[in-house]
Amino acid sequence: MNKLKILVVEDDPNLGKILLEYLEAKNFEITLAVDGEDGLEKFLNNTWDILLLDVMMPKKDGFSLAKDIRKVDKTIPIIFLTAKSQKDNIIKAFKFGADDYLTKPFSIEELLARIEAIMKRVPEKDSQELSDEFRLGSYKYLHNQNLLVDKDKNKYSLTTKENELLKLFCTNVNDKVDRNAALIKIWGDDSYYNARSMDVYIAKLRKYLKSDPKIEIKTIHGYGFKLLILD
Amino acid sequence: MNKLKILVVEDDPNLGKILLEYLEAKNFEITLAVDGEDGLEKFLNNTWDILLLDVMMPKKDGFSLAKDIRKVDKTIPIIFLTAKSQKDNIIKAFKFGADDYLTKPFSIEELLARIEAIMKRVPEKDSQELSDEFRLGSYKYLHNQNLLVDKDKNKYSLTTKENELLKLFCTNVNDKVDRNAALIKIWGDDSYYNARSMDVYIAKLRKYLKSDPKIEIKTIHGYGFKLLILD
DNA sequence: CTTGCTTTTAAATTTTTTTTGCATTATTAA
DNA sequence: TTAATAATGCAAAAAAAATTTAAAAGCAAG
Repeated sequence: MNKLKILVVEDDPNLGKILLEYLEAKNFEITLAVDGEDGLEKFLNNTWDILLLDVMMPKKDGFSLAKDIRKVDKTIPIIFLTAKSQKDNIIKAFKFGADDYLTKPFSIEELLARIEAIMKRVPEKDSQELSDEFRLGSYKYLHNQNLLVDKDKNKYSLTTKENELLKLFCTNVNDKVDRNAALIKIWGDDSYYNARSMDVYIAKLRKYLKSDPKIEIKTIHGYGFKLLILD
Repeated sequence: MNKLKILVVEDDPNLGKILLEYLEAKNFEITLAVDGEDGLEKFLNNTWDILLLDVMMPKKDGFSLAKDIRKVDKTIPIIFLTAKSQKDNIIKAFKFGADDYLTKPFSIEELLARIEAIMKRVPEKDSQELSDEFRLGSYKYLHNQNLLVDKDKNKYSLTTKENELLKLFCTNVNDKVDRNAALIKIWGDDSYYNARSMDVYIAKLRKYLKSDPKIEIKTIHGYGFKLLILD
């Protein structure tokens, strides 16, 4: 999955740094520009998935920047970030082809939610959605269809619990998975009996996956499990 | 160009009236629903281009309504209108698949700008309605004639419920169909008895379709069904 | 009042999930 | 190293949940 490339044009270094760190932690690829001119230059010299523009900036304000950008790109999503929330400004922002307009201070989670809301409507280049199809050695696993297919095209239709557990492993391939975390995620709590139940499901998954020796659910005693794909 | 059809679910009659008048003046086609239940009913009984949902409403709040709507329509644009602007609520709204979240009092021009910003990202609807004629293996199915014809030209005229259910499967061939989604779409709610009723209809459809072994309504235990066409 | 569609009821069946019991493996204390 | 303890593995039994089916009851249109 490709990271989404975000250009942040923001002259306040503090906010810039916060955005950078938070959004990178959320697996976006961030570039900072410090004013409108810098922003325009960076915009033109690269391709981007979404732009976050401050309105009040030295050299070239956000609206003017957006106007220039829209001359060459009518569709790239633009979110304005601004301290001013005057009605006129909001309307103006949308006239410049904004997709959203956020007034500072805003919660960074809200920003993330709004980015995702916009990206889900942008065609191609699937934004955030985790792929639903996994390859496990010679197996193919379609999570949304509760379906595991082996190299001989045998289909195993998984039960809900089997399906959730396998998905959890697939999103953590070659990475350890904490027993209790898995229990809480799938069973809702990590009582003794649920833990035994999970052990039963581990055994079931191992049985499904045994035709390919390169795939292994390894136990990490006292910690949990790890789905290994050897090569 | 056709007018955009907006469903406004808002219990405050004043705001409702203002929205109605203003948006109609802007050449939208507006329908008002006065609470969540009314909203769900109106949503199900028509097609819409965008939904404006109040959050706090009698009978069924906006979030709960959105949840039900998202079960059957994953893409229709939803804007929440609300007096509360707590961060939690905003995040929650986007989790329910919101496209935007506006805090009252908002400028109606801003609402308009935001509607337009969303709509510019919504792909044009296929002008021609979804085909009405389906081929299911050796069967032919004419949905708006409530008619199923088998390979020997035997005609089965379907009842309303049979017809809607079969249509739902036909528009999701080889794809899983969620039990509750189907119930909400066809029966309006997913109570126990409606679920039993639907099971009866599943049995009826299976009986109709049994002459062709390549057609099968498969059960996905704990999830729903899938109409399979084998080749 | 009949007819045909839909809903409700109840019972049987199937599938999934949990629990049990015992075997095995890993860790720790002696 | 060894015995004790704890954690895990897994088959099979039991329980719970979901689905299927048949049949009866409700209801609306003619």
